[in-house]
Amino acid sequence: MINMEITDEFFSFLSGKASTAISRRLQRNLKVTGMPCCMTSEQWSIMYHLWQEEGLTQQELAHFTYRDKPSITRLINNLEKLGLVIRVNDKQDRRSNLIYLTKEGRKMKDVGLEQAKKTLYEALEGVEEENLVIAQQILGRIFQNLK
Amino acid sequence: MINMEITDEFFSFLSGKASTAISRRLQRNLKVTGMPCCMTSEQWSIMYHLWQEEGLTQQELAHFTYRDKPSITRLINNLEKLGLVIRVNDKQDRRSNLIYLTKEGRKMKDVGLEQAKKTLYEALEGVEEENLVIAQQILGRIFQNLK
DNA sequence: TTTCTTTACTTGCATAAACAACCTAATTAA
DNA sequence: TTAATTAGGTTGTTTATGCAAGTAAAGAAA
Repeated sequence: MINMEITDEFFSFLSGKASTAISRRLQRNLKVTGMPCCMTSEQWSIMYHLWQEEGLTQQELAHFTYRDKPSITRLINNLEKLGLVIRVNDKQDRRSNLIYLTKEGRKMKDVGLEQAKKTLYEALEGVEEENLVIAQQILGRIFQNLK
Repeated sequence: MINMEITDEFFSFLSGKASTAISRRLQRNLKVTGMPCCMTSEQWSIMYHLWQEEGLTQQELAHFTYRDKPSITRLINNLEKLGLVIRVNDKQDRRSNLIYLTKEGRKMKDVGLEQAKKTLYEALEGVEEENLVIAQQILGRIFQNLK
């Protein structure tokens, strides 16, 4: 255990300034592409996982994105309203919804990933790769410690 | 600029999993102390700065916490409702509100900081201090790049 | 089969966030 | 001194979050 006082740096951690800044920038970058429907960064995070693999349950999406089930319910509601995803009731287990992309949702994969990559570059300008690896490990460790 | 693909690690960054986990844990830790009024982690972040220095303007609090002005307005509204802070109209510049702690708000400083420290220890268990410094620098750099 | 428990999801309620539009006080310029 | 601009806060609207409570299907036990 590290013997340290509460610092402003910890405070930045806590308030998630960095991730807030990344989310805002991503949302801005997505917006300027003039996509037909504007996603929030939270919606993007759902879409990201569906771009990797369709037919995930809401439970699985909750796990991947570390959100609770009600949040997923409402995010999916909004993504359905935007016409980007659809719920398909699982024949095997009728409690579950399998979430699939619509044609529209699939079309957004390229621009979605491109803008995320752009955001990533903007965020990490001047950061050395070896240090980035360390930072990622620490964030992962913190997450493991607290989840 | 680093030549890297979008990774799940970046994804964790983006979705702020680590800072979300910290916020939830802090809120939980604050709750179990059985304090008379339960603060959210967002409210805590305002209180933190007021514990350092009272009489800050909403503008200054917005800057410190990296939130927009409407967010501060409503956070202060809720903290006023809880009886933890008061708005005092600035005689010098009547546009500004100076935010002061109430007696109740000051009383919560010790337990507030203690629980934050506890949260910090829980989060950083097993993290080496030199690596933590690197992580903080990187988060700071990201913030500077994007703010 | 009936009952109990667990699992997947939804709904209700309070708080919080982003963005835009607005008001008023202060400052600057004409 | 009056008009235009800027700065500090507030309000409205939509979206997102956390927690608690609810529904309904699935699985286990009696």
